[in-house]
Amino acid sequence: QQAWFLKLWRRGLVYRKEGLVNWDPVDMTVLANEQVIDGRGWRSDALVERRKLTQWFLRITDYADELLESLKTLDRWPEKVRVMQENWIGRSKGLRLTFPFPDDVPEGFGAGVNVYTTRPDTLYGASFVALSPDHPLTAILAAEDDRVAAFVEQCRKGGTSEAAIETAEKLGFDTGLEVIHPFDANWRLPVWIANFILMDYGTGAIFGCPAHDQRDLDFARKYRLPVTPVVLPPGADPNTFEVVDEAYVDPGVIFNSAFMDGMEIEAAKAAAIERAEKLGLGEGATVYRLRDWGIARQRGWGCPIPVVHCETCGVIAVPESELPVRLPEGMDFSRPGNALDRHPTWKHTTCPSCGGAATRETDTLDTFVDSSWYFARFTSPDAAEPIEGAAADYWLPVDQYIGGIEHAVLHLLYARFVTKALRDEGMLSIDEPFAGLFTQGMVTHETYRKQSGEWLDPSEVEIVSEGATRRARLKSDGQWVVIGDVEKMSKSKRNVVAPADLADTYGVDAARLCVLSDSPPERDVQWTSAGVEGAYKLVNRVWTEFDAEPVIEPVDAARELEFRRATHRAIKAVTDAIEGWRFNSAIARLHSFVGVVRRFPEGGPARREALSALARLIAPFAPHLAEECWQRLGEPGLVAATAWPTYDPALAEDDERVLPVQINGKRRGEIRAGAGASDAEVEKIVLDDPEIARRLEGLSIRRVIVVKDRIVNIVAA
RNA sequence: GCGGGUGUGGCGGAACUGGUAGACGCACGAGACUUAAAAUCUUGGGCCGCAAGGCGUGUCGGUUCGAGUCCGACCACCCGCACCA
Repeated sequence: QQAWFLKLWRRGLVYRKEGLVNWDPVDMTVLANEQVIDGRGWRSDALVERRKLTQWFLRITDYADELLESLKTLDRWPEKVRVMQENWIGRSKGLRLTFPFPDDVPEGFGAGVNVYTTRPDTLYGASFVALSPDHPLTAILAAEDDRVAAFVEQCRKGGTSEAAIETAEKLGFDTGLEVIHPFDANWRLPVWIANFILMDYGTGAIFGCPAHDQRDLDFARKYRLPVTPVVLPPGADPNTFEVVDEAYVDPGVIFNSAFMDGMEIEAAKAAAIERAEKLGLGEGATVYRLRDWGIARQRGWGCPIPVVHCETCGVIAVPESELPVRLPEGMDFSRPGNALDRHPTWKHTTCPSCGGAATRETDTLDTFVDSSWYFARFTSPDAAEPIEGAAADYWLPVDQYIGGIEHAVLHLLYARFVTKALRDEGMLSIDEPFAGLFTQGMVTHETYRKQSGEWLDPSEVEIVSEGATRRARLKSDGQWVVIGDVEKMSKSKRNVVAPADLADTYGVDAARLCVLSDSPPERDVQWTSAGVEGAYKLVNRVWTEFDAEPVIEPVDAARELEFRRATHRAIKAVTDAIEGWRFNSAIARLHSFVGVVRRFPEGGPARREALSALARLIAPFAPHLAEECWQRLGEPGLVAATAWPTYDPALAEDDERVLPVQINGKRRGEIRAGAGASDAEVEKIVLDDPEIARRLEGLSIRRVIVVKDRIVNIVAA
């Protein structure tokens, strides 16, 4: 990992930058944007702080376009995950534009305010320019003016925790500065600082067009700024159209806009971009929501970042011959913070460049770096180089990947990026790591805690039902406990039920069947062992059939054929269900098939065929049982090493069909017809049927619809 | 607010491209075996109704010979993103 990390560094995909980072005060480490959920650390749940630190980043934004575009090739990924990544990358197209300062603005402010907009067509509706509280210009102003500093302080206060409440209130501060409208040298606009402008997005500054943006409108109304509509809704009168409480954001024709008048929105955008570029004040730009990936962590157990810091040479890579940089023994994890940094000797070393005293980097790599390429390493785990090309080419991409939805924009995005970066480094020859993705559901359970707040294990709790109300108390002393929400099982909330308990009582095969049989694997399930009795019965019934001495009876050809048909239907149904990831349906079919086998106890080739198929069909769900059954049949070797059973399509289809007969869409009876019987044949059988005839008494038949092998509907009045 | 998803018996859930709604399992009722119980086996349950029959897949409407499935509007819940310019 260190070897390819250094290769990417030389490629310019790794860089260090001082900036605001997400600091988790409980885990005492930096977090990536993707690891901050609702303003809290994804592991610790602590409120994340913004800190200014020098950090290591991977330039994932270099690949933003490709990461977005090649999502389209992932046709075996869930739509949901593709949409989540698309939104996370968040590409938008627009214009980066300078609003120049007039000549009287003091030195140090630069040429003007750079803004980003996706609506250059509304430039003539501009009524102010606004800066983020974190904008460099804001910082200059704050240094000179206490009132600005106080305002910035006020904006920062609410912070992420109160985000929901704060969103409603727009706060602004008029700096007194003015800028010139890029398209009209005589038009001056005030420059405000506003709390709703994010430094992280675009340029950290906007122009406000209140008539066509709701936030800008809220802001303009509060601070009494002009509202000039420039997009006319279809059918509206340009002389009377007004925007009052609701910004107009739908299609229309541009007006009040000089050279753009009369244009549709898209044409006006293009015209505005062209004009801005001609004036040298702006350029068309694509902006992403995606930020570079902060990869350094202050955790002593991580993979060390293989560089040293030298006072004379700066940041120097550890030579490849000295890799890997290993962690030391004897780190002190008893205190929070970076145990690696605290280690008495590890970090002291010499500079590979000048030989002088130097210190090792004590930040380590985020574990998501490890999981971003392990699938490639696994193709050649003993190779001296990070990835052996031939092995990777043979195995990759991963045909079928399985994971939880929680990795939709974490692991799955990082792994895609690293794959592309390693490909460009010549270490891989694939564009995407995972050809197929299946997101399995979460297993959830109620949570329980004592009045004191301490989490309790479900096994410590006893549920008491009194009519409709459920209460819970401690088994040990009867103390009442609080029943909490149903949540994903987690160690921290202790709402975990160990499958081992189930396996101890019913055996691993029954436990497996129970887990798989209830609901489809992509769905979240609220854990209950209620179904385990059914699974246990299935295991016992199957074994009973294999263990029984065959009843030898004269062969009844018709019965034997019926049995064989049932066997082949079962093989088809179970196979189809497994291939469609419907394991619960597959197990349902196995239940039915065992019922069939029980009804045909007489020994003979048909029974042997059925038992042989049954052992193999149940093997993925109950492998131990299947091997016992296989041995009992006297078959050589293991089921696990035996081919999956195949079915004869002719036997899997019935030769006679039961067709429901509807009259005016309501089911009124059924008839039997040979498979593939023609419409005329079926119609004749239906009309000859006495029950149907009785139902049709007094009605005249308008139409008879026969759907081959399925249904008959008679339209009559 | 935007984006995505899900709504079917007492419960988990079936139903292929529109074609018998409720497979299979759990729980429940009845019966057999048993001195008895457990286990096992058989059997019955969508709802209303004595029956004939009627009503039923979140709600309302539409398309169709026929809708759980398709279309429109809405409701509820879940997930993701969220002042993204």
